[in-house]
Amino acid sequence: MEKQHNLSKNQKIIFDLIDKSPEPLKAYSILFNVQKKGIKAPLQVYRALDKLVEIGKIHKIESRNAFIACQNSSCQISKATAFSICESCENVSEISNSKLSKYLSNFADESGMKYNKYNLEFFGLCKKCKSK
Amino acid sequence: MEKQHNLSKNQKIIFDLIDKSPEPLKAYSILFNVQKKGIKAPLQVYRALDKLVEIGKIHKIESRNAFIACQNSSCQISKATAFSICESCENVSEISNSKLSKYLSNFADESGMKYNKYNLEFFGLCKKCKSK
DNA sequence: TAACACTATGTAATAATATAACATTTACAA
DNA sequence: TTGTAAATGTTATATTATTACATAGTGTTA
Repeated sequence: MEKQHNLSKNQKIIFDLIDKSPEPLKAYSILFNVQKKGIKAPLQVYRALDKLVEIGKIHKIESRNAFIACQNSSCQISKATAFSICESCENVSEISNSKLSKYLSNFADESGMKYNKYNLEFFGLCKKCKSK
Repeated sequence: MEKQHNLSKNQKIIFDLIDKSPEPLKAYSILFNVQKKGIKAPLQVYRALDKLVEIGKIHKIESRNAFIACQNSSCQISKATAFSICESCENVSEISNSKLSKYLSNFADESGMKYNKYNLEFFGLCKKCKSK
């Protein structure tokens, strides 16, 4: 049983927006979208984003500075994230592949480094864009 | 035989700086460091960085907005990058592991997406920081 | 319930990262 | 030697993110 996180007001507003979005959202685009709900300043957005990332409800797509909701039901794998990104239409989706996550979670090399987290971004053309 | 890229003046100045640095460098830190060599504006730095990334001489560490020189002799793998990042001392090094790169380059799932590039960042504690 | 710690919020200012637009120059192949 | 692509120079501005400080809410626990 994992910890229940009761989202605060701002966290909930921002999570709902991201969760409903079919595409990753950028911080300032979030800001513009929630101003009618009383969230007026960048910091309010960034604080909520930080928390949501921390508890695994959303992930940051580093190469795009954008955020998407976790697709993997309970975010246990927020320390092991993989995404596919279409370089044409910019569609992003979270990859949920147990072989891949096992392989990467168990990866070790000669560096003596202990890895406890990874983030992987694949780039390419999605089905639609490929056939254009 | 791979293509020879003759770096331009600005590209060379900036590559040399990054190549000599033991740690990833950020764009504005690069800017401050090369002002004495006549590079005065952010755009001059970003243009050189873009080109150097494009030809694989350097890589961008997305989670850090910083740049490091390619460690893999000829940068053939600039479309297949993997890094280990120490979350304590922020040391970054490029992972050169043929099994890993083969595994990821050949990765395919049911999405129908054709992947032609990936970037992987591992996080953890390096040997030194682990033993502290 | 009072005291405490912790989390979240509000607000203003500013720092850090990156790009647009336009003019000019250089490299070099046709 | 002319055409073209790449690179440069410069100013302004857009985008992304944080610092600093004050206040308010939430949930223990004494």
